Amino acid sequence: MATTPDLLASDQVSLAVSTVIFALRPHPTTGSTTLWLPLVRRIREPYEGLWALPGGPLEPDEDLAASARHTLERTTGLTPGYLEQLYSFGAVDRSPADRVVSIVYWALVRPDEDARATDGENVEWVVADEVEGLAFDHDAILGYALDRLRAKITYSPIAFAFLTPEFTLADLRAVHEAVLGRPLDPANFRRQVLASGTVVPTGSHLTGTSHRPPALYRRAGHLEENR
Amino acid sequence: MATTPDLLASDQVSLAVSTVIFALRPHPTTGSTTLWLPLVRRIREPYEGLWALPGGPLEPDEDLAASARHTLERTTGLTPGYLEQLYSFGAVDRSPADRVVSIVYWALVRPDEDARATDGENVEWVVADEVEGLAFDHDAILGYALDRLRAKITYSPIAFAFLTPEFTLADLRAVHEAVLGRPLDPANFRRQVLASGTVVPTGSHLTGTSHRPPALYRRAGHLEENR
DNA sequence: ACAAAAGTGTTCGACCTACACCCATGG
DNA sequence: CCATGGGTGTAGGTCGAACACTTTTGT
Repeated sequence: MATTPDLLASDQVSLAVSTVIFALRPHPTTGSTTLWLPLVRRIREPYEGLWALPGGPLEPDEDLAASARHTLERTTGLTPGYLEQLYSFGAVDRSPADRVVSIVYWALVRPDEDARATDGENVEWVVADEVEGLAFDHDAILGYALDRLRAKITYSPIAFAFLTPEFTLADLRAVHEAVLGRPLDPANFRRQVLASGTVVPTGSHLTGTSHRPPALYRRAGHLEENR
Repeated sequence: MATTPDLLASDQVSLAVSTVIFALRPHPTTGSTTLWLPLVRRIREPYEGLWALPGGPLEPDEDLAASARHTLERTTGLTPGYLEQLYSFGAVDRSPADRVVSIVYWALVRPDEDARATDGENVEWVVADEVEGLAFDHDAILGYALDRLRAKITYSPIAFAFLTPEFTLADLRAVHEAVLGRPLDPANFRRQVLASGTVVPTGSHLTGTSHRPPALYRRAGHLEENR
């Protein structure tokens, strides 16, 4: 039924792993902290010159998550605080001429890590909500990743991946607000977090704040559930 | 670092699509309706003779979901009432000797369809919760699929995929009870379903039941969100 | 004293659970 | 008239949203 000219009989379907890498940074104009991600400029056809999600072909001797981590390392020099498989995209026409199935991961990097980021050649960080015109189906993939992140932060303790080991509840709230893009009630947020048991007070307080010194906390299950 | 003998330089990583196909049937001993799925006996190494999830290599001219549907058709002759991507599995050692990445889908089939099921050669239906000793990492995959199904039925209207177009609320509740494996309060279940707006009364009632005739319903958004 | 954020208390409504109770049919 | 499930009512508990209010620091 479908016409399939088999040039390259050996490698008809190729497999790539791409990664959506999120970090929190201040917005260039408004200054409020928002989601950023690194993109890579394509230096080959198809879509030469356009921006795309970082990724690469799956090597025979590496696991899927390992491949995502290597991509992260290669493009930013960073290690993820959180890494999870997002979805696999395999529409026949998602790449012109050849057939590529992409297994996509999403990662969160912590600000202390992020500060050390070394942008590789042809790498540029951009504000996640303002991205458009990416190569392939990467606009849709990014949208999907944003949806997943925003959904998951409401029921899963992934916000810690955006924080240093010690933090105030205001810091944690700021992460939620930045991701969701709307303010949260400090009083209710506090109670919910404390009731969830995901957080433990260190005993010390943060000083030098021009107001009442907030207590410092550490995450409860610091067992690195997911790297 | 890793030693990779490159015999077969062309096709080092191969891509397969497998499908976990669920149907509801009466349990062979207890008689209560439970989850079943079809397995395929492997006729080649590796794992020759063992049972495995139905699947096959991804063809260059078919989408991922289409591949899953074809597998379903080939092994059971059925069409899914629901089909969704589950996860992609790609550990380096999940298949001995060769490297296979499997993109796994899960499907639900309706009883009226199920009745027409024509088991292919080397195909056998088994009770989902009693499966063990499958080939590859398929035990883990099945467990993952069961978790997802049981989680998703609590917040998503997928139970309809196990029902004919017209049904009573008792039918719908029976599906939930079979999947979750525990009884639900009829009164509360009724209110929740009606409040969810996923269901519309047809006006007619089911007769011949030796008790008060229950109202018949149809699903509200019969727009085939997902096949 | 004042601003500003930390932290506590309280009220309201939505919703879930358990369970009592009435309704309509076949036998 | 009785058994059986359909269907309604209701009281108690949990939880989140909204918001008033007190506390503790720096300036």
